[in-house]
Amino acid sequence: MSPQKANRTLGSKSEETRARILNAALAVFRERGFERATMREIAAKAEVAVGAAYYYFESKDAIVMAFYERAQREMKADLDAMLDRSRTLESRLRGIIAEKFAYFGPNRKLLGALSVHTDPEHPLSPFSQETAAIREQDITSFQRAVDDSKVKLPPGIRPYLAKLLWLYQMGLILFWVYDRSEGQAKTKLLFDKTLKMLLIVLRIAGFPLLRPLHRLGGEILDAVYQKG
Amino acid sequence: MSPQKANRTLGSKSEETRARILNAALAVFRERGFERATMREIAAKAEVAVGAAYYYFESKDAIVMAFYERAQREMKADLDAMLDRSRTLESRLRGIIAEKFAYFGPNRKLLGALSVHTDPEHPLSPFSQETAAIREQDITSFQRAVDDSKVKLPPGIRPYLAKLLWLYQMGLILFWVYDRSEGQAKTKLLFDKTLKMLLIVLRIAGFPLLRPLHRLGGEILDAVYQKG
DNA sequence: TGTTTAATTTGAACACGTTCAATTTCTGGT
DNA sequence: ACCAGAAATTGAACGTGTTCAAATTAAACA
Repeated sequence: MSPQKANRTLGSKSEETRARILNAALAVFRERGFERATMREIAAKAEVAVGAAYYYFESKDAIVMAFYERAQREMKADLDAMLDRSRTLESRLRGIIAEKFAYFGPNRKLLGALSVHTDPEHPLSPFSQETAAIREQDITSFQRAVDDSKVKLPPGIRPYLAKLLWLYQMGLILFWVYDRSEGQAKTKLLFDKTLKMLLIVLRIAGFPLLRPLHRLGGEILDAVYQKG
Repeated sequence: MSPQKANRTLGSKSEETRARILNAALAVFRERGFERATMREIAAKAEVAVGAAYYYFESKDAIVMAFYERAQREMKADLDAMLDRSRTLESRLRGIIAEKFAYFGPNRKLLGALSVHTDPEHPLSPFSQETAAIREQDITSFQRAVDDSKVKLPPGIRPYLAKLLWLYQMGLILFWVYDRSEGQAKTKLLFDKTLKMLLIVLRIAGFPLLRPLHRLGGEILDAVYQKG
């Protein structure tokens, strides 16, 4: 039996080896960048044979995904606390996304290795069946942010708001990963202004002038999200 | 001297070999899909050694890019004619994007091989320095579509409209590439409805209610597009 | 035509992700 | 303590994209 997904329960030796490989990999990734890092070097640093690395991770990419999963797990506490503490939609969205930036900061470029998989068929795509669990957990944060805030939206669109915000976050992160401006200042600016814009849009969405857009918007979302 | 980019002028033997390799590659891609296709098989089908393929194309991906360039070149006539003939922004946008779908249809999935390069540093990314020429030519179509149509937009945003429409097109194509619905019906629907929505938005963009968005929008675009 | 230089072509070799048969180590049951 | 089976570990071998020194062919020029 391979422990590629499960075995989180056994706090055993196995789990420790897996962690050792993961950490070795992250070290090599930071040092050389994802592409230049070789599985041989990672295995060497973790003091195992290459085969062992593949016993624990199904591919080089999957190591990055494991890092992403760990991140998700470790951020959850912070995220929940923050959501409890803050009240407005704005502060919550700010909080969720800022947490991601803070956590991923030291490994920012590494996420580029995941963003490569645009194909929803690919197991490591952010849109794949395989990553559904992690994705849905992430969306839950946005759902909470939305739920007890007073946004009034047309009923055809409201059910999608959390998903859309998640998508917005993914876009921001993608931009951030490749943002070459000093200290990723561009991303900070983009985040700030697009968030402001978003809140204005939500505030005025109900106005009669924008009515014609509601039906269209709902139809688009229904189509895109139908069956997954 | 390597003919990887130039030598379009010499209608020579060289150009014919290049074309033979490109066509062989496309045949193998269609037959096996991009990933399963091997350079060895492509070379064999083109009746050259592997090395020759690399003499003409710097990588496997670059072959797809060459296909994309050829496409761009071959579509230009149709596109220009269409733009001359039609008058409204809507029909022009419809025309431009429909042309892409029609042309790329038989090789739809192949474009997935290019969409992989989200990193703007990568030579084959749609956002890279290296693809600037082809991208700007593509944007020109949208510029023409915008130019003599009567859209009134805030002056801070108008200069970016063509670029934004190009981005919209890229998004649609990306969706299309991975659209598994029968005959890509979802994409057709998405195209139709988002285009309608876009036109409504453009029509009402000047209304006072939306004023607060203009400055923000302009600032965002300035930031994102500054220095390329 | 002969010679020099450039363009083209070749295929073996390399690097790296990945696989897998074989081996070693661990675990639970007696 | 012993054994059977499961889990973990090994590293050689494979497939594939890519490189490159060497060989061949074409072009330029005397």
